[in-house]
Amino acid sequence: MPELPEVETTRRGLEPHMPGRRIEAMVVRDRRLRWPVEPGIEDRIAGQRILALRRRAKYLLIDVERGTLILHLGMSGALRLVAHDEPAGLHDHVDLRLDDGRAVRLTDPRRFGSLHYTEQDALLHPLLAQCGPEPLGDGFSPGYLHRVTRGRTASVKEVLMMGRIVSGVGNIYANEALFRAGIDPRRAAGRVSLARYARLVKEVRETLEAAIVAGGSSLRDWLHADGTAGYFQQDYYVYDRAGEPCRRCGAPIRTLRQGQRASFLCPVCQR
DNA sequence: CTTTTGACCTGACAGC
DNA sequence: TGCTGTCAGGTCAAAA
Repeated sequence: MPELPEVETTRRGLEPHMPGRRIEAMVVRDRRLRWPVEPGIEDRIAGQRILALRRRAKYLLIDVERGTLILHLGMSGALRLVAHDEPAGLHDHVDLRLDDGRAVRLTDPRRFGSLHYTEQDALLHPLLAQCGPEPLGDGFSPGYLHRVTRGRTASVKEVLMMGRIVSGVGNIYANEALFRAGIDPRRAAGRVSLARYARLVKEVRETLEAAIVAGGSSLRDWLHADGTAGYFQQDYYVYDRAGEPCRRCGAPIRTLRQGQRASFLCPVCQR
């Protein structure tokens, strides 16, 4: 689902089409997202020019003249670029009507996504202020990860998924990065060495970057096709491969549950 | 403080 | 065919 690479691919796909355009109107058909979409948001947004598109963690930030829209795609959300008169489907909850005859349309069947608007510094918004460092940024370093995990008994995999430790690493990429780093996801985070965290940081970065590249290359034309990056499928080492042979050693991939979510590992390659 | 659990929601799928 | 149950996913909020 929308993990960090999908959000980044969406941002890059929309980048040529949104900044510089004016939002003629905002249409909210269903306010029931994860939190109710603020009443009156339409009037506060209408008429503003879009300045930039940014990403922080898995949030897409749409900077406009007087503030910032803060959008999360949840688990089933996607954005598309459509014509104004394109009929809205069942799960098409929000449109941003641009001044070029098109609209950026939010579709989210499960409504786990969210949409906020702030006229403060968006990074100080309660949803963003607590986010840990970006996994692709300098703040996510072996020393940082080693330091903040000392004394923690939670597993390295669960800690890797904690947004306050590092933002934007979801279940798929936590599983994949731990496989590539050769670390057993069940190991206590506080008992992983600095050297192994160095490897893990490298693998988190490379896994995410490769997925962003894959997303970019599978991105359809936002102007002429149906306009969404969708959720690109990749070849995973372990994710969703329970019982299948490890791509490195052939041993069957095992699955287990950690904190109510599925983990996958190769019992031979990961220690 | 940390850790665990629950909540939110719908579509896909398995099994009867 | 139509039910019922399970699962997936992200992340905040509350409980322990």
